[in-house]
Amino acid sequence: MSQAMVNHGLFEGQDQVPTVQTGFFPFPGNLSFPSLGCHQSLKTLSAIAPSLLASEAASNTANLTETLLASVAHKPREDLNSTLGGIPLLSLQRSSLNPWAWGEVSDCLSNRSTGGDHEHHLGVSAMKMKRIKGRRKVREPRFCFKTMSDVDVLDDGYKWRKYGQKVVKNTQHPRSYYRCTQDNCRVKKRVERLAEDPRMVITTYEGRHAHSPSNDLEDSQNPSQINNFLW
DNA sequence: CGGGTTTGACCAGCGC
DNA sequence: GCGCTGGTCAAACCCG
Repeated sequence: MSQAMVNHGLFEGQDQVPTVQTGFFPFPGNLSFPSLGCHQSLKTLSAIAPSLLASEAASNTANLTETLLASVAHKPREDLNSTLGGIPLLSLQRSSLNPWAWGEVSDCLSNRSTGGDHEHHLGVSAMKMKRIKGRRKVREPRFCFKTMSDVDVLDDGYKWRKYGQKVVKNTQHPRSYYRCTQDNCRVKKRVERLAEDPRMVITTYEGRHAHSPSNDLEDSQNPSQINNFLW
């Protein structure tokens, strides 16, 4: 099983990825980081989403990335603040630069009560960003994570078509824009390299996939229950 | 020839 | 209102 090192896994707010998330999870692509053992990846994944490893999705590496994200999205935030050997897996402390509050997250989660202190936490789930003035614009759910990789585009099991590239301010590396090639799927992703550390790739997914990964035809013909959570 | 990439132009949101 | 910026479009180009 190939895998990627994921230092940050959070929903994106603004330009900056908030701090203090460290973790590993198996990545269904062609990345290889020998220094990271598969055991470590599974252990961390298990800590985040214990039920995942027992599910049929665990045997389907093409689904793991999305499944993990979906699992995280449905976890109580207390669980997400758990640690593995003292290393925080995910931090939900909201960055001052990240205005997306947990309260907004809860709006998109079914039957979820967030309590009274949601304004202090970063959302990790499906969320919508509303435009205050003018026509209301709904932003698709986003998830962004930072990966140490030589390749820009991680193989996540879906097929993407590049539709734009832009040099963003204060970065020397261009940001690439991709859309899922599936007809009825409006999922997009952005890929850029971190200015401070070009070895790190920041991938931001926006939206939910309405289908299974394209490289797994069997799954698309016989979708598992867990696929209902896929983005 | 079809599908993907490149790249300059265009548009909309936002801050001043 | 204006300028800056990020995001998208679409024509041209590339490649198998």
